[in-house]
Amino acid sequence: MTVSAKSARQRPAGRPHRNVLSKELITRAALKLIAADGYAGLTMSALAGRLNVVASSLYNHAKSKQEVLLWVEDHIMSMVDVSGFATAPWDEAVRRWAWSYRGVFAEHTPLIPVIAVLPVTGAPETLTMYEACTAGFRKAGWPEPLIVPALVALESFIFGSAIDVTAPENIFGPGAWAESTPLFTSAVRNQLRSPEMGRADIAFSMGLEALIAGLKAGLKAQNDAIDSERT
Amino acid sequence: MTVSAKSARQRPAGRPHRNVLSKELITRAALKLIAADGYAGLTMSALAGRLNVVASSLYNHAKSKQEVLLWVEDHIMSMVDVSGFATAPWDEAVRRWAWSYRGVFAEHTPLIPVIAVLPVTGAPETLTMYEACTAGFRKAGWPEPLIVPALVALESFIFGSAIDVTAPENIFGPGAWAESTPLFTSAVRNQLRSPEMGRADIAFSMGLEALIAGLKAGLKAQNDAIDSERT
DNA sequence: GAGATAAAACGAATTTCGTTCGTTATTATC
DNA sequence: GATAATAACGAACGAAATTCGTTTTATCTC
Repeated sequence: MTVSAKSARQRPAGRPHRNVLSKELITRAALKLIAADGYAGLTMSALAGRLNVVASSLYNHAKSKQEVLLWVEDHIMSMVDVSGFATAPWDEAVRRWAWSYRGVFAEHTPLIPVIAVLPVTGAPETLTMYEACTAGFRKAGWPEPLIVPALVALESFIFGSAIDVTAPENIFGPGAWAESTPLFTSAVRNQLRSPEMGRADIAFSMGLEALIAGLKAGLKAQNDAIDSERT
Repeated sequence: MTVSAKSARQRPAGRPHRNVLSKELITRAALKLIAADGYAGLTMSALAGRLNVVASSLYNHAKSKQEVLLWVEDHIMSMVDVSGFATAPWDEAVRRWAWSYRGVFAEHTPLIPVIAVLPVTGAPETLTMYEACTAGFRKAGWPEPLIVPALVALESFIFGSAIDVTAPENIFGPGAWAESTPLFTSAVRNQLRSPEMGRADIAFSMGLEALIAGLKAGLKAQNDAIDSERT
């Protein structure tokens, strides 16, 4: 709740000699604002303030706040580590990608509902990420029709897990209800813990390893079926 | 965008002889409103209007709109089918539960960020669901420490998939970028399709089967290790 | 049963936010 | 050089959540 504002005041009305705003500047400012005050702090006025501009000026560049969020989202995507898909075996590549992806979006959960609904058209970084993933899946022998569904399944798990990261560590505090749900209460009390991993990390690790193993097994089964058909 | 409003007008100020509002009535009205106008239509005034009441009256019962959303969420949870955990084998029970869970929340995606952040204390239906799940996992021989992480992993996948359901069928329309992302573009064009399942259903099915198989395999591996230690 | 307290309704007001509109000055185009 | 488009400003709007003071009634206490 900092109110300061640089207040390098008063630009006269009328088009300025050099453009003060641009998609890149707005995106950068939005990211800084989010880093400082979280998504609650990302208002059009606050964003404008950070750019020494009035809120309505933003609408000469973005159609809506949603569009600004899309720009942010696309930038964020470029921070996801896809390097493994070029070099590492499939398992390892997926593992690296998934942990990185979850980590990035755990800090940006409010974007998740935005992404999932909006078409990727006009999100070049997002497409670049998908391209790298696709290359890795092909290299590992995945048949083309299965790549997109597998990616979507992994992504769904990653998004859901990113949301889960933001939950409080003791989200299951059954409180006064312990006696009516004895099995669950006990399971919560005795759940697996680890010194170096949080509750959410353990669940993510378990699910990710299961997904990787399960997808690989499904792929192998499908390939075996094709092989036996061929003979 | 119906504006009608019954307009059974004007209650005088002062406490009414019989209470007009209650947690149950508010929750029911909210659900009807959501069914009719979606979450965009769920405003405190609209909700109040449906109950022939003024918006501020709601605050005598709910601390905030968030609390109303929690009530709705908890009610929704009671619609998830957990019957399999009492009768069916583990795989089948998880399958039924997961499809039902995803189906229910696909209609209520705005609740997902709410749930994940709020503690389950005071959400009895939610706890009841977890209790049934826990019972099913125990019956299938799951060691207690693994139950909660496994449930969270499945739930994360389900939430992410529920969000994915709301995405447009052609969410990957790479548009003008086809030439810069040839592999992905081709994978999208040739992705697995099915007459009876949508894009999102295919991905969900693939991920869910992989998760079920992977979790089961991991469980078996762990049990085998314990068995061999014992000899 | 009378009096005090709390609850539950109303309605007006406040705050915050996204967005629109009209104005102005400058740049880009024909 | 005239005209159109652009990009800034500032005022204003509209929607929404929430707060506050008031009024009436129910409930609790002695």
